[in-house]
Amino acid sequence: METRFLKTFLSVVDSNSIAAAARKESLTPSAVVQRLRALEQEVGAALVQRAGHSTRATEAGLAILDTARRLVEAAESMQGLANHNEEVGTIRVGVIHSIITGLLPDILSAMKASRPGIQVEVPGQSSDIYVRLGEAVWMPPSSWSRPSRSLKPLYGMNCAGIR
Amino acid sequence: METRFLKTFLSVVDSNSIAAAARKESLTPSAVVQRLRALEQEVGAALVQRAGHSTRATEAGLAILDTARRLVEAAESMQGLANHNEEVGTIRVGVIHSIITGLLPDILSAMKASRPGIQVEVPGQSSDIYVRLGEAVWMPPSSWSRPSRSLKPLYGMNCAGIR
DNA sequence: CTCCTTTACGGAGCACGTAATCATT
DNA sequence: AATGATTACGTGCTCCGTAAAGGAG
Repeated sequence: METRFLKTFLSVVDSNSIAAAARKESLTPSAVVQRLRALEQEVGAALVQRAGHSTRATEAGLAILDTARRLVEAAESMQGLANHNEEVGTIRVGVIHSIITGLLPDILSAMKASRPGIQVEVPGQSSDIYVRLGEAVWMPPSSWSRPSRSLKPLYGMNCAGIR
Repeated sequence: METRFLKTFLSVVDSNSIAAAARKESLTPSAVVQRLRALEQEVGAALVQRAGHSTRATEAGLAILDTARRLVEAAESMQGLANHNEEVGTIRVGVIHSIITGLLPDILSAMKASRPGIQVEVPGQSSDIYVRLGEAVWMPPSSWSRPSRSLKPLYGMNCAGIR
């Protein structure tokens, strides 16, 4: 069982949307659907119920939800455990807009490089901060509707740094 | 992070041997080494220390051991949770030799088919029961030294049933 | 009409077995 | 000598993006 698949499953359940989960995980909706399919085949039950434009977890999906969350959290903490870093976990950062395309990429990039145990995430469903930082730092797939103003990866930070 | 890789890592640590883990997981030693390599790259630290013919867990390997065990257990219980089966977990069966190549494959096969939540495992490091059941039920890779007496999969039970 | 979901399809990369080599007991 | 660990290498399969189609709002 691939813990990354479980993480996208959690994203789908939390946002009730495959497209939103795809944006959050830097994947195409197609990939999200395929990950869900793989998971559903592995556990032998449907996990999300397709209801038109939205989705919601099935009974089976709800049943594994807690276990899946613990599992993903454990998997992400393992990198820190292996390097006996005290610095493991998540910090939540709020900044004003001008910082987003200015200093923030530099800071995140340096932090990611010096502290491998830290997970860098850009939360929020299509919130402004996400869009701006994503545009400054990473080139989205061409299938995305957002008209990316031909911005390339900057500040030495690539897609792998943003999760 | 692939939970199956974690499981083979646990096998390696428990048996202090890559070859033994390979037999237990129905893999070649090569595959086990590659799984270990993938894990070590993912967590960014060496997990097992090669000491001649034997192996032992490094400090990093010991650090993640508990988490890895919980993770594997959680992953395996998820199939049962999704199908809200009460029958989840492990039963340990001991039998006399004559049963191993006689009734046991039939019984395990039927149980595996009717109760998807049950994990069928053949424990023990090269113990007699393992060898006999493995020979009766499943064709080992040709690289294995054991002179398989040209036995084919029997009783409708294939490699996937034995883990 | 726009956005979401799903499927088909192709390519890149991964996983694993085979075979060979070296090291260990 | 026999067995364990490791590596190179080829193949089959997995994963994911692209493209296209259908459906909901």
